Amino acid sequence: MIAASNLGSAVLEKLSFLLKVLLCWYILSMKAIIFCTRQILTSNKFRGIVSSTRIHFDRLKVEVFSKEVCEIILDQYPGIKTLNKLHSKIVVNEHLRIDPTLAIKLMRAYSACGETSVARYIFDRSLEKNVVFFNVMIRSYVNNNLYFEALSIFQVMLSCAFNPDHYTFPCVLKACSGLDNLRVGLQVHDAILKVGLDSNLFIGNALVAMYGKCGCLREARKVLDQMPYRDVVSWNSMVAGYAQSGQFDDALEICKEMDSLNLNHDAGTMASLSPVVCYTSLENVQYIHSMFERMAKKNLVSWNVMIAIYVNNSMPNEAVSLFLQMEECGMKPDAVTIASLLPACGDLSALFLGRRLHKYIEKGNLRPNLLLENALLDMYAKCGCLEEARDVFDKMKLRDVVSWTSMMSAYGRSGQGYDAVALFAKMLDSGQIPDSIAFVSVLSACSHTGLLDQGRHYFRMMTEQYGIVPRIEHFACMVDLFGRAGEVEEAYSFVKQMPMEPNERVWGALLSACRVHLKMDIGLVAADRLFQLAPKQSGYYVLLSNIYAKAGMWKDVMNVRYAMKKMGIKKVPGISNVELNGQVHTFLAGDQYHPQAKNIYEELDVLVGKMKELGYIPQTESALHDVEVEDKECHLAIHSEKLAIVFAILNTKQGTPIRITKNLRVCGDCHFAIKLISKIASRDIIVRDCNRFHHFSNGICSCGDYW
DNA sequence: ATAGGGTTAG
Repeated sequence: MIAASNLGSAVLEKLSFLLKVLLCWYILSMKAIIFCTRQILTSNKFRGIVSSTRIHFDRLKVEVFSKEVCEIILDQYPGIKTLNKLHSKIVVNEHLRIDPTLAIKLMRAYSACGETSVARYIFDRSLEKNVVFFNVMIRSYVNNNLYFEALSIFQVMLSCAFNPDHYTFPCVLKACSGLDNLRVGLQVHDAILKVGLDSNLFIGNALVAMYGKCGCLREARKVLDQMPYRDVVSWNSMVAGYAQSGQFDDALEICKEMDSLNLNHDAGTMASLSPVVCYTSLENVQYIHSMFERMAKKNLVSWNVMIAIYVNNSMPNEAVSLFLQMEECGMKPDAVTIASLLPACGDLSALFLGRRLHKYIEKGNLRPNLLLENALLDMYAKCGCLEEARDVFDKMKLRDVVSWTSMMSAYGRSGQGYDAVALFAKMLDSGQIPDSIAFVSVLSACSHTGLLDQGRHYFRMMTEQYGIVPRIEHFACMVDLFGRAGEVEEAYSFVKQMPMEPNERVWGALLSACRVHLKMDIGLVAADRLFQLAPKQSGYYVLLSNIYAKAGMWKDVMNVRYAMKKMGIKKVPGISNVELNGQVHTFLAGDQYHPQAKNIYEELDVLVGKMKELGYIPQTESALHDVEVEDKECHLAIHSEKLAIVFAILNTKQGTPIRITKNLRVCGDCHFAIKLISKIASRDIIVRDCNRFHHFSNGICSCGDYW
C-alpha cells in the first residue's frame, strides 16, 4: 500500500513535472509567437499581409488570454485597434479588471497612442491608486505635450498626501520646461532638495534641462557641476539649453568639453544642437560635421540635423551629397529630411533631385503635411516650374500664409504680376490674414510687372488696414516699383522720407532705375551711398559705368574702371548652372575646360550667324557691356549663360525646355541673344538670375525687357 | 509596474 502510494506519488510528481515543463514550453512558445507576430505587424515591409496576420493574432489572444499575455502585448505598445480589443476583454474579466499592473500598462499604452483621455479614464476609475498611478498619468500628459494637465495632476497628488519620488520629479520638471514656467520649476527644485533627491541622475538631468529651457543657463551649469554622477544625457541637456537660447558657440563649447572628457557624443547631442542650425561660422559647421562623423550610432534625427545645418548655412551641395550618403547607408529619409533638403534643391535648381524627392513624398504617403508641401511648392517655384508649383498649391488641403506667399512670389519672380495680385485677392477671400512677408511678395510682384497703382494700393492697405509697420524690405519694393515705372524722382523722395536709414537694397533699386531711365544726378547720389555702404561690391561699379556709357560719357566709364582696379575690387565670377540627367554642369565665362567645349563653341558660331540675320549685333566689344570683360580674346568674352544654353541644346531632345541658373544679373547682350536663340532653336529657355526669372519663348522674354 | 536630452517652409 505504502509502496503503491509511493509509486503513485512518484508518478504524480513525474506527471506534474512533465506538465510544468509542457506549460513552460507552451507559454514560452506563445511568447515567441506573439513577439514574432508583433514584429510582423509593426514592420512596414509586411504591411500587405497584416490583415491576414491580425486574424491569427486575435485568435491567439482568445486562446491564451491571461494576465501574463496581456502584459506581453501591452509592453509591445500595440496600435489603437488592438489596444481597444484587448481593453474590452480586460474590462469584462473580473480578475483582470482590478489588476493595478494591467491598469498602469493600459494607461501607458493609450498614452503612447495619444489617447490621454482614455488613460485618464482608467486613472479615475482605479480606486486604489498608488504613486505609480500618478507618475504614469503625469508622464502621459507630458509625453503628449499637455503640461498644464500634468501639473494639475501633480497638485492632486500632493493634496492626496502622496509623496512624489525619483520617477515623479523628472516628469514634473519637464512639464515646467514645456510651460517655460520657472516659478513652479524653482518650487519643484526646493521640494527635491527637501527630500534629498537632488543626487539622482535623472532628476539632475531634468533640472539642467528645466533651467536651460527657462534661459537660466548659469543655474543649469551650477546644477550640472554639482551632480555626483553625470552621463551623456546630462551634457546633452546642457547643450540643448545653450542651443535653445541661441548661444551656439557656448553649445559647441560643451560639445568640446565632452570631447576632452572622452565622453562620446550620441544622437541626442546632435539633436540638441538643432535649434540653432542657421547661419553659424564655417568652422562651427565643420566641427559639427566631425562630431557627426565620429558618432558611433547615427539615427534619422542625426542625419536630418546635419543636412539642415548644411542647408541653412548656404552649403546646398554638401547637403545633397550627405543625403546621397544617407541613402547609401540604407537610412530611410522621412518628411523632415525631405522638407530640409527641398530648399537646397531650389537653391541649386536641382530639379531632377527635387522631382525624386517629390516621388518619395508620394510613395511614402507623407502628405498631408503643411511644412513639407510648402517646401515642395517653393522648390518648384525656385526651379522655375510654375505649373508644377501651382499644382502642388492646388492640391493642398490646408494652406497657411507661407503657402500663399510662396506662390505669389513665384508669380512675381516670373514677371506674372497680375497672377500674383489675383492670388492675393483670393487669399483675402479665403480668410487668410496677410503678414509682413506676404506684403513683401505682392509688392515685389507689382514692381516686377510695373503695376504702379496696385503697388501703392497694397502699401496703403498694409499700413492702414492691417496696421503693419513697413520694414525696410517694403520700402525697397516701393522704391523699385516707382523707379521701374519711370517715377525716379518720386522714388528718390520716397527714399528721403524713409523713417530708417536706407540700406544697400534701397539704394541699389534706385541706382538700377537711374540706369534704365538715365537719371544721372540721382544715380550719382545713389552710387555714392552704395560705395560707402558696400565698397567691395563690384556690381554697383558696373551699374554706374553702365549709366556713364549710356550717356556717352566714356571718360567717366574709364574712371570707374580705374577706381575699381585701384581698390582691388574683383568681380564675382559669373557662373551658370544647368542640370543634365541629375548632374549639375557649371560654366564660367569663356569656359575652355568643359569636355564638350569645342562642340559648344562651334555650335555657338553657327547660332550667332543665324542671330545676325535677325538683327543681332554682338556687344561684347562695346562699352555697354560690363566692365570686367577686359580680355579681348573672343572666347573669354562669352558669358556663361550662353555656353550653358548651347550645351543644353546639344544634349537634350528638340523641344525640351532649358533651365539655367545664374549667380548674377543677365547682361543686356545676353538677354537679347537668348531671346533670338529661343526663336531660332524653338526652345523655351528659363533663366533664373539673382533676383528673378526670365522665361524666353519664341523671341520674347517674360520680363518684358525690364529687369 | 514608472524615468531624463530632440528634427521640417515664405
